[in-house]
Amino acid sequence: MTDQPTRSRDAAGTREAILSSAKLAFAEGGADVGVRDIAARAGLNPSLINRYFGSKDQLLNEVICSVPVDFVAVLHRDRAHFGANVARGLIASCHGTGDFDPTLVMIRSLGSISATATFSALIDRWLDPLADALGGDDGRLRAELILSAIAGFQIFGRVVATRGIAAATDAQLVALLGATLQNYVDAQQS
Amino acid sequence: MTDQPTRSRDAAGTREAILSSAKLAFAEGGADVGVRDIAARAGLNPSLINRYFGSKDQLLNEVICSVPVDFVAVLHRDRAHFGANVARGLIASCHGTGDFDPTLVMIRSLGSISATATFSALIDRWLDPLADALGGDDGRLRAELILSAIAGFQIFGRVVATRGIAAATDAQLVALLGATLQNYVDAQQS
DNA sequence: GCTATTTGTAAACGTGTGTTTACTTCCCCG
DNA sequence: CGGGGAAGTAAACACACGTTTACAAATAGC
Repeated sequence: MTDQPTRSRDAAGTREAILSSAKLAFAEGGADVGVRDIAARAGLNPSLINRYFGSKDQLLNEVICSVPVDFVAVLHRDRAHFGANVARGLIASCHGTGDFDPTLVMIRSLGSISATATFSALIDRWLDPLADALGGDDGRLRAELILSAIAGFQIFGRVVATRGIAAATDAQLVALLGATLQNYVDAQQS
Repeated sequence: MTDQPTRSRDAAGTREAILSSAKLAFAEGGADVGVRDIAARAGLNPSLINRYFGSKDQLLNEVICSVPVDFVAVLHRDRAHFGANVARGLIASCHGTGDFDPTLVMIRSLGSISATATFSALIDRWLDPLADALGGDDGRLRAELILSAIAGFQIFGRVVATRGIAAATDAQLVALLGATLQNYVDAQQS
């Protein structure tokens, strides 16, 4: 107890509380959720968002960057089963409640123009390492197609939640989506 | 000239003008674009939107329904080349300026909660015929995966416009994306 | 030609937004 | 103990939104 005297009036703690509730809020509603909603989830005053993060946009930015999206590790671990493994992870986070997923925030914020610029830079941070790991002259293209397949799946699996994906078995999804992802890995050109 | 006396003060004409500018506006900015922007594009008063369409939401709904999305026809025409043909269409509308595309409006409106309900019903109207045409026990699932692949491609090809897809050749895209789509067509189970 | 209806305009309304300001309360340090 | 800064609160600000209202202009029918 060297650093948490009364649990209240703890700057670092409330900052983290805002960040935590913002993750949930943005993942559920995209960039359109209000600062009052975010603050209410944490039981705090909305003005604290501006005090600790400067603005709502900067909070959104920090939320997205707080959780790394690391497909490269999956690729390096077992390149031959990249598709199946990534597919399995997506299905798990789709059927279960799932943790916070920055790609969901991105998808739900595609409409707000101000966020698009933020995401362009961020997406490059996801794409560049993956493109390198994939290799080949068309590594960058295949990396984008992999992320596009993942994003599309998230839209129908989690955002609009269509009944086909909801009712599908894990084996079906791994076979279909996994094959797509794996094909983009294996289709190296040159 | 039986029906257009002076071209001004023409109810049907201004209604069409609003609808036309709304298509462009919604395709560019999603459901978040304001009625004042839409009206300004057409050189009209914002209140006319409410007069002719009731509300902004109803205008959005009519905009989306105004252009049918018909992948079933492509499937029936040449099932063996469905993937390549759809891919070619997407690439054309991605590289060129492209016509109005209701799927783009949907993608850019994923954040607004009110629109999500509208789109759920609409997406079913796209999915159901495609699922039937695909056939098999998992026809619905494969239809959803086809649309998810298309939606994902649109995100990276047109909304955030990543450089890999932008720089790719038509042959590359047809080979990669077309193969994915074709696989979902051919992977019929049972 | 005059009236009734339609078409279009301008301004305001009510609400919700992100943000800022003024203020109170608490804690640390001398 | 007491002052100074940090933490938190409440209220207001300025703005944008969708929508509605009141009104002007133009057309159609008798």
